[in-house]
Amino acid sequence: MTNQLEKAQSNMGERLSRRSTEQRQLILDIIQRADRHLDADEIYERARHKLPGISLSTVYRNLQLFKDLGVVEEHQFDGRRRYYETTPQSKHQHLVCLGCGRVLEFKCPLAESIKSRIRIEEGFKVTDAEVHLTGYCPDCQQRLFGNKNKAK
Amino acid sequence: MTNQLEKAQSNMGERLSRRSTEQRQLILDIIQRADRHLDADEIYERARHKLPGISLSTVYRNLQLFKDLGVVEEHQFDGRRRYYETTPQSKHQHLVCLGCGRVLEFKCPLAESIKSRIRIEEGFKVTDAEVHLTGYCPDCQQRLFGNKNKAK
DNA sequence: ATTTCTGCAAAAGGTTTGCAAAGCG
DNA sequence: CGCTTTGCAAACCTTTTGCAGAAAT
Repeated sequence: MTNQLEKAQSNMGERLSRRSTEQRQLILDIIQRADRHLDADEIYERARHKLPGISLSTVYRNLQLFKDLGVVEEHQFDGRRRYYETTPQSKHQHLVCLGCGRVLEFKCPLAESIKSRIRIEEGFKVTDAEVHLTGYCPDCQQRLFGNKNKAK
Repeated sequence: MTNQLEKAQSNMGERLSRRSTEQRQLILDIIQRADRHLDADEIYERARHKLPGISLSTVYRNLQLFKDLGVVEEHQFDGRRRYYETTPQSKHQHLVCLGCGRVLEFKCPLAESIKSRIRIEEGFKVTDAEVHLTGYCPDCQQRLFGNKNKAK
């Protein structure tokens, strides 16, 4: 539950103590239980159901903490907000539908091959490879372009 | 020179006319001549050398226009600003150094295979595949981690 | 003459920060 | 108790917008 937080905490030598507060636990819990990637404001709104007095800056400060601890990952699908998810067990990539904004995840072993190829060619030490696909999900293809015309 | 703009213009049926102004030409020229990807403010600063009275909103409005025309592409390397480059002849991907912020470009045929693979597997119509790598360039590896320790 | 484009200033939207009070350990 | 965390409000930064005047066709 919050063991994940405590474990990550002990791996960070940089700070002395991280306190367990109701707000912090709730925020992490919301991200963990989320059915999809949430932005800061969505997390804030969900948190207010249980803790009406919580503030948006507390959400942001804890998101920053979780990122530092490696518990949470931040993504940017559009140019506006940032979205959060718990750091997944195995790396996956994102597929964003331009029609409905839905985000699908998929495994991409090719991302790994890209990583090593670049290291060799450029002397670059690649720490992360993100593949970001955009397009239209089956529903939106039909809705926007009609089912016969498969939106070439 | 600005032929590129005119040509792109004629391909857009949506609007009746696009006027050629000093500001517009200058902004496009700056992007075309740039040695690297620039953000709006950098374009603005460079533009002010020739046209001191130009405004930042004019830069933004023209960037929007160039994007619509397909003449310029917008990228987001960090979460803060957006960067611009002229639409390249052949698609390439970006490699961002976390040490110095430098952006390298590289060809990535794998991005294409990812595209078609996903379409088949998910019924998703993929319109764009971006591969975004982060890491450390050779210089920064040495500067930050020392040359012997290749920052595994 | 008509319509687009510009500059200015203000607004917007998301994120960060300073500070005093509250709360963990 | 000491140090972290919170809530509030204000600040910040980049991007967008409304408007009246200037400029292009």
